[in-house]
Amino acid sequence: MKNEIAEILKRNQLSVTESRRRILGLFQFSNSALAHADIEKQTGEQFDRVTIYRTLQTFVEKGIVHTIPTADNSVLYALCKDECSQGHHHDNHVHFICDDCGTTYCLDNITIPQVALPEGFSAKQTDLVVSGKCKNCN
Amino acid sequence: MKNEIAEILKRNQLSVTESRRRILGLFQFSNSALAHADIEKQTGEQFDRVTIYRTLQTFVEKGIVHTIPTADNSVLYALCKDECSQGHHHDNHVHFICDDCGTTYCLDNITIPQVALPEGFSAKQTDLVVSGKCKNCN
DNA sequence: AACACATTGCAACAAAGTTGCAGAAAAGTT
DNA sequence: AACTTTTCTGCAACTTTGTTGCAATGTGTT
Repeated sequence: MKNEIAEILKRNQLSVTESRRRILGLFQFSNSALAHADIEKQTGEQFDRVTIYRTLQTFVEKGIVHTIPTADNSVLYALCKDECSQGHHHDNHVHFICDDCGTTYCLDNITIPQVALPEGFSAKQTDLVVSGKCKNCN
Repeated sequence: MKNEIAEILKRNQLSVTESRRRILGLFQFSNSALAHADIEKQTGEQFDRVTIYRTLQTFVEKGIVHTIPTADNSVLYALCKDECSQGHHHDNHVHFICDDCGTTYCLDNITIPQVALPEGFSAKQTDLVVSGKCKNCN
């Protein structure tokens, strides 16, 4: 487990540091998406605010995590599936945000249906975000 | 045109003020979505920053405009279709964001396909955001 | 025109995110 | 293991974005 985390970092040419191991660990542990504030809360005073920002940014650049567009426009991060590589996210699964508890899920098994765009438009990425009640709040 | 704007405001029990007419006019003129910053830029020094925030907030509450979730998590606003009423947005059309010029379109004619959620999940709202190249940049 | 009420602008604040830089910690080298 | 090089972190200062209270002004109504 701990080795797996170091593995991921090394594979992406990142030096293995305490903050990166810790934050990446949080994502592996939780199966929902995390906001910057969640990470700050869960790591306590351990890391500087700036470090968390920079770590998340690095992870996004390397394709380790991806950002999720939300209806209330807060920034959420979640682990990418293995197929994501640097600068190239294959993030075509559905995201679900619970209105009650606020938890965000990556519904990896549900793929986004193809949409027909008007003449002249070409799609590169598609994000589908569903909000409602999750299995715990229903 | 000018009357139409006043009409919309009156229909929503809002007093017709300079800032509201002006901002609503911007939305009618532009057929793409606008960010707070766009509005601030286009109206120059005419209105206070706070007024723009409050005006947009009021418009959203009344169902005159809706917010669009974006991948980079900036807040965008666009005119609602007629069917939206106070506190009840029927906003199930697809949004398109151009990676090149940054313009956001509401593809009113394209409806979001139904997705099957896992056991225990129930959907209330669905947002589909496509990014790529628009007709002008392709 | 005069009234009640809604809206605006200002100031002050709070939250979120960014940048430069010196010191500390990894990684690479001998 | 000790040294050097490179990368990363923490601090401080700052910018941007959004919010709140309140006095002053504008709008709708009679």
